[in-house]
Amino acid sequence: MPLTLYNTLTRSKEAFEPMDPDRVTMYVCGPTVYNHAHIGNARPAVVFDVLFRLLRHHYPRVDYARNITDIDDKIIKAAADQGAPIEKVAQHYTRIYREDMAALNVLEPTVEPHATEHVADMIDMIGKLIDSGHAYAADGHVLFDVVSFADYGRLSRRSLEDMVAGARVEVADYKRHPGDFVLWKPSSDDQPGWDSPWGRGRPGWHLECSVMAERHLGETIDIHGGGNDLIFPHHENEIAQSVCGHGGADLARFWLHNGFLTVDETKMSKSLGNILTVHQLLGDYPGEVLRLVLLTAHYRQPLDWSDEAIDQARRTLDRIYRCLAELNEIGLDGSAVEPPEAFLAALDDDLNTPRALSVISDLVSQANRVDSVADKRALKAALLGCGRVIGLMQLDPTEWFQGSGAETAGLDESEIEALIANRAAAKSERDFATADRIRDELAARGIVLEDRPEGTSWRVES
RNA sequence: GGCUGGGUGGCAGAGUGGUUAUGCAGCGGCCUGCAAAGCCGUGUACGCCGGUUCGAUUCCGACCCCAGCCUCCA
Repeated sequence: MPLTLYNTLTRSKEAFEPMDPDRVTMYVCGPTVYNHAHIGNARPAVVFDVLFRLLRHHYPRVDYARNITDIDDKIIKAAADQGAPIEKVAQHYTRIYREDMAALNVLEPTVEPHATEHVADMIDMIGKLIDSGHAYAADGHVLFDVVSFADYGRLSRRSLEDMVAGARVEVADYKRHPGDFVLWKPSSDDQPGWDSPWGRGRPGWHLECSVMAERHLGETIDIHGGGNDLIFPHHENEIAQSVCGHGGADLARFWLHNGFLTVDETKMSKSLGNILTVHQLLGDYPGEVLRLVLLTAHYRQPLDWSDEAIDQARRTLDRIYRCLAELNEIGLDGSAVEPPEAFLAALDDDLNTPRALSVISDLVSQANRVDSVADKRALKAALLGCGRVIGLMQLDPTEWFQGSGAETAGLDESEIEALIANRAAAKSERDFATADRIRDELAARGIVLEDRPEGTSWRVES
């Protein structure tokens, strides 16, 4: 079953084959570290993490780069507002971003290049672009000359005329064409800057991705991903820089873009005050719940974030972990942890996570139904295989059900176990009034009991 | 205005030219001291109007509505 991916470049699904069968290359635009990442920022990270895991399942080596933008006007402003050095602000939010992603079971990329470590390469590329007639210096800036690149607008499917007609911003007078974008901009003394042939300054945002992709993955990469709001201008400009800087070689063969996330049907924005940061959500919900919400819809579809969606994801994981808890009694005994064909086929079909999740659901149903140890063992191995590729079921079931919140209920484990033992004794004497009273008391403190043939288990009410 | 995507049962969300998505919720039953969990059964949904077709939710066209981009916002 070949892997098929929807390519924004051709607006169609195409069979994916890496240029080098032994090494797949992928680049995804990472965060600008000037504040906490919000849940919308997490969508591409999670989606492309699933792709990363899937590619690693299929190919011997996957080189995945996700950058950290640690020089940007937004960081400069945030640092000024906080009265802190720029490096401190960038380091602080980089650390939180990594923690947040780890909590969402997002694997670390193979490389995580920082923009500030590649300024020399950027200056190099600007020089090449000027020499080849694709860029010009003007008024302390260096600008990319969009007219010089015939394919400009191919990815976003818009013409230069459209862009001019749609321009809503006053055009700087040093630009030859209103669509020309900044490769290098001058820095004042109080702004961070690097010496360059065009004076002390700093790079434009689009340039860093072109340079870091080339540096770490090569001139032409297999897959370039990001949010679909980056198609224009960011990715369009990356293509212009890289193709012209490489003498015509493509930047990426496959362009993948995830759909937008809304919160209660509206866009997150500071003015509406509805920004949900990953950091804050992780305080209220397990990371796997957040991850699952992001994967319940196909990655190219719009996704609405809501309390109901979170609730549903939590119930789904409860069901899966309950099943795994049952299966925990059974060892794998060398059974290979491998996802079933149907699961891989779903993900191979342009990362159809909803379909893949329905396969997991089927496995759970089967596991709840079968009797034989051999069948249960096979289903457990299959489930764990799915979990490894989709990045869920990474916790021990006991940890899932009892891990957090037992403390907030004001009880520790031994107290709960003692009450359960008391209840069992009452039950054996057919004193159901006492047994039910104990169960109700625990329920009032958020502990739910489940009687099973082999004994009573408990979990923190979700 | 230009460029992209979307509108599926109570909810979320796949998919398909004629045959079950899946989960949650609901209803009935089994199990249970009673629950919980689990199991079994149960729902003829595809924005509107035309067209193509033996047959369209699925293809084509128009329309309505929603979201995103055109502002260095994933």
